[in-house]
Amino acid sequence: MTQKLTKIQFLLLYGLALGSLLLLSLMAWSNYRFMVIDHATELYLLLIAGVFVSVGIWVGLRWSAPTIIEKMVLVPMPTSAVSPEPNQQVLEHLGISPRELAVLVQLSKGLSNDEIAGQLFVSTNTVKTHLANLYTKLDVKRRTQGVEKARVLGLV
Amino acid sequence: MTQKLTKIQFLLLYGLALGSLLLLSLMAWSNYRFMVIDHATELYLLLIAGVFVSVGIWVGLRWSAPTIIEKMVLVPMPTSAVSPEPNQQVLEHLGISPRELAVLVQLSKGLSNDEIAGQLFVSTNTVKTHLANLYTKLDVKRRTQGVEKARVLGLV
DNA sequence: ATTCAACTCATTCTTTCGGGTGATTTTCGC
DNA sequence: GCGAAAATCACCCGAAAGAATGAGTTGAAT
Repeated sequence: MTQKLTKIQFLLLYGLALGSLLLLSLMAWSNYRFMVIDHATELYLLLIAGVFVSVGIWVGLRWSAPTIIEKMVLVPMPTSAVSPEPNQQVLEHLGISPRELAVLVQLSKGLSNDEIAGQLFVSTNTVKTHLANLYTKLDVKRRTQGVEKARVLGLV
Repeated sequence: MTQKLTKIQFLLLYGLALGSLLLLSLMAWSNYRFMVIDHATELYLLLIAGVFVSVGIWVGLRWSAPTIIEKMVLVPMPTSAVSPEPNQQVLEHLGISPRELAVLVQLSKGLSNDEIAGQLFVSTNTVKTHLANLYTKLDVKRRTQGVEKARVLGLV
């Protein structure tokens, strides 16, 4: 129960919920009322609209979120004042992938695994996998060491 | 992209199909002549649903877009010149004792509780007590947050 | 001498981390 | 289309961390 819904479970529930909502809306929309209060049509429409917009927003964030970090990595750093360019060099040398860097950034904020998972729209298991790989590549044992090392390497 | 569907896409469509099937079966069960008379209503609903989802996705993208810029600005900020001595001010204001500061310093190095205990010649329980007090005074929940806050406050 | 803050340590309990393994899915280049 | 790398997710298990208490010990300052 402490574990979140799996993707398949979520999608199944989504399908069921969507069907139910469609059913409700259709019943309300049409005048074929057999178990629907017909004067609540507007409320139903508002509910439908809200749910669909929410789903759309979620989908939008879900699909656009991974691009954020990747763009961060790809965009050349304009700073060059203090840190010349430790970013790409170190990243490539250590073999840190864009997704792993994203986890590392969130990690440096002091977020927990669950919070990182929420930020990046993945499961906590995925976060743990990325972290394990990061610990290997950064040659550290703990997350606090990882934060420290990422900081001195200019990765965050 | 125009190739075969990914699993997620397939499951989404499956969810949609499942919902639609449920809807249709219920419709047929409740009122079979509905299909004959105005089957245009369901198409209309599907269109509405599609529009709402599209709007939601668009809104989601609008919201995530500024995040890109924001993070791009925030990320390239390196560790610039640190203030020489904001130390005592903050320490007294937060009521951090010398012993707690010692723990905090070791903590920022990425040491574990046992290692900190070894460094300071105290038991692990004592370290945990100091840390608990530090978390309260620093107003943080986790040790990584404590490290981050101690760093921005110039305590380490 | 008494008050008080800091320091110390313990116990119990819950949550979170991390290691290890295996698997599927997605992406991307060739 | 194929293969490799990347990404995702699950499961188990032990270790570490943290929350919530209670309590004993010091070393001043009043």
